[in-house]
Amino acid sequence: MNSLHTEKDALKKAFSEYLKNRKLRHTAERDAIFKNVALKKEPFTLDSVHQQLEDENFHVSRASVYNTMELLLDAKIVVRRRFENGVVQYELRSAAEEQVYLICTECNKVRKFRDESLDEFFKRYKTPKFYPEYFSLYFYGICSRCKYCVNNKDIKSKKKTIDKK
Amino acid sequence: MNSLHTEKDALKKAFSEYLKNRKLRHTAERDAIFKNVALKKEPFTLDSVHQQLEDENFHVSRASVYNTMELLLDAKIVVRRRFENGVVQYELRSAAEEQVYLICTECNKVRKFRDESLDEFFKRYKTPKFYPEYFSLYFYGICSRCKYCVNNKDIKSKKKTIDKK
DNA sequence: ATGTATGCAAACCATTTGCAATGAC
DNA sequence: GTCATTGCAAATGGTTTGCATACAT
Repeated sequence: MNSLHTEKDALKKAFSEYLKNRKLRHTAERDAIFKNVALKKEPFTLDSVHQQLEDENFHVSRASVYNTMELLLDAKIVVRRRFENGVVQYELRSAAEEQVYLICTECNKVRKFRDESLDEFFKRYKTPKFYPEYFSLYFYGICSRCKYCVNNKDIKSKKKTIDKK
Repeated sequence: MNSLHTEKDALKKAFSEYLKNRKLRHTAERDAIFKNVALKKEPFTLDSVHQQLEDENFHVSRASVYNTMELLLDAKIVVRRRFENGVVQYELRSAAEEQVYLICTECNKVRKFRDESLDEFFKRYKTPKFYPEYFSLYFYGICSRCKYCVNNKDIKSKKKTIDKK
């Protein structure tokens, strides 16, 4: 009945099978990381997963989070994105598919939304010698906030420190 | 007459004005880096710029290449891309606009092409509270090479070392 | 003359790795 | 019991920074 519930179950099954097929072990750490990740509706960082687990008093090393995330990527459960400004985000692949990203080249903020109406268009789109599974559309430009803040440009000239995270 | 020539001139002018407006100096290093970059028709790495200048017996420090590239980014002459697999590429903005990227999630290879027919479509596309300057379309999937090489999957299980560069 | 840009080397920081200890099978 | 996985700490590598020197203005 509950679609979110069945979706998570499907993911869990996919991950279990992935581990089984590769003869990889089903450990408490991998389980905890998977559970944390499977609940995300928005993009997340590796650190946020680690932090949240620590907050729940479940200790995992950063290295294990990296390792497990690599498995989740390979199992096609999550997707990794590296933005122009250096930010690295992960996202459930189911949530990442067919998304539109608006990236402001002034302030580096990223906004995203899903646009179902693009599905049809890209289902028909020809990609020679390539079998697409999903797509992302990135628009680079100026957000309305920056548009109306002309001074921004001057503030930004020595901008490196601001940019990261 | 020669469109490539005028295009490069336009870039040079844009860069000069950028420097002048910000009261930044016009140095031999910045000039050499700009000249190298302005000729690129394909995406390039920071290292390739540095290496090519060294090969021409023009010595610049890596730090200066980083600095200048930051200026070129800010001047909107070049664009930076970070792919999911960690590869960082730069590209002339004029060459980067409205491009389609095909990214293989198995082997991490990136192919790109330009599709003029998308111009029309995206000129009309509504981006709420955002003023787009250019877009990129990323398709994630399997390239034909990987499609027909089933063993790939097994080879890749311990894949980290292969992935980077 | 003045103060910005450069080069170098050291610092940084996210990510990876090596290895001994742990625990899944 | 065996061998993969973990945690820790050390290593790595791309990028940034600090500072003395060089040079554009």
